[in-house]
Amino acid sequence: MTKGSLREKVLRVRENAIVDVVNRLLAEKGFEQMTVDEIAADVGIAKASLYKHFASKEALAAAAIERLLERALEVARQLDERADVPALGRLRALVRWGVKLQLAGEMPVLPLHHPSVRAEFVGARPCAELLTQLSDLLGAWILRAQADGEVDRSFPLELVLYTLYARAADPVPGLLKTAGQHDDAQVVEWVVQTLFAGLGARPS
Amino acid sequence: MTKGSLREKVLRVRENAIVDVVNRLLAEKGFEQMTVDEIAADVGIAKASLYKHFASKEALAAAAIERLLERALEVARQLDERADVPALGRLRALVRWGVKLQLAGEMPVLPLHHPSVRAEFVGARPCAELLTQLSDLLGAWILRAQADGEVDRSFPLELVLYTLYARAADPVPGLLKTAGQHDDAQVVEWVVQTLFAGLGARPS
DNA sequence: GTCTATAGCCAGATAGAC
DNA sequence: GTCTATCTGGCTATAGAC
Repeated sequence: MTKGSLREKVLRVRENAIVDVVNRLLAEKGFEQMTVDEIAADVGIAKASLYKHFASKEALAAAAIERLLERALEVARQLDERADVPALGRLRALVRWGVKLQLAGEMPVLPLHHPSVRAEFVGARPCAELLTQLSDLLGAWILRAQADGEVDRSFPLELVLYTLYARAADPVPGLLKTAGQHDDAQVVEWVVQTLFAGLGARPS
Repeated sequence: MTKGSLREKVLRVRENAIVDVVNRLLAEKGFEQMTVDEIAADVGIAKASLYKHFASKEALAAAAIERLLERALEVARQLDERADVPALGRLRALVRWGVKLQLAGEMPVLPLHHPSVRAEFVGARPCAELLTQLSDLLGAWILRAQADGEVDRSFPLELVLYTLYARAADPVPGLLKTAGQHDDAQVVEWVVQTLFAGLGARPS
């Protein structure tokens, strides 16, 4: 166990470094524009070595998404403990976390219409499982927020859930940041406000 | 002029058919997944013939976007004539038009982070010009809606403009449609409502 | 497990006859 | 302007030495 676990630890560290690079490149240029050559160059190892760790480019992307889901789930579970925060507040907090991640250039994005990506993603048990867990948690919050009268009761659960998820890949934060002029915190608040309260004027 | 204009007319019809196919494929699978071979096959001509009409794959995509912008501008100008409709109503109507187009599978989508696509798009004078005209028109509506107290006055113009544009490529309508269960009209109304009034419960 | 070198493939673009 | 046939480059993936 001594030597074996040490080797495994080194291996984990290396694979984590790989996933870091993949995550960043997925955020920067997306799956198709990201090349395996570039991943290898950025990590600082040969391309063939990458394939000793991950079976395919799709597996690399799936690993990045899996880690994202793990982190999101961790954040969500911490929020779930906070009995003092209302359901709507938890939803807002999680969206804030996601938008901040996106502005930091760390939100990987996948083209889910791409057949091979889809296949790998649903084939990767951990990813599907994590997504289910996260959705279950969020679904409970949404139902609670509707019961509390904080979210429109006429909206079906899936409409709210999809709308929340979609903000993670929304181009608006990035565009506003690129336009300059505004700092990240301001952008986050605007996006959260338009998401929950819409573009309309708030009742004064 | 007789023979020349006839030939030109035939040419226009053929190019229009090409753009139809490109538009549909861009809506279906996006720029990268769309192949020139498939375009040629769907149009029913040889690939080399395509390149007699358009210089590159990017030019094909730009042509589809240009036609989309022409149509959007036409719809916007018609709405602009309607003195009886308030500014917010015009904005809602244009968004409805866009979401319907998307649900019909006719909203082409471009990856604007893709360098060569960006270059072609900004290099294509007509596209840039049309986008500017559309944005000017929408900008005027937005300012008017803010003056009328229908849109939050604290929002900068670009936030509102980007948010409106982003709905044209939003995945939510497609996801809701795929989930089945709901008809298009219902999906359109939900998306428009969440855009302008947010997820929050409306004051009763 | 890491490397260099290369196979195999696919898609964008072109040559040249008609 | 249309076609068939081909070129070219870039990308994923692997072979094989160490």
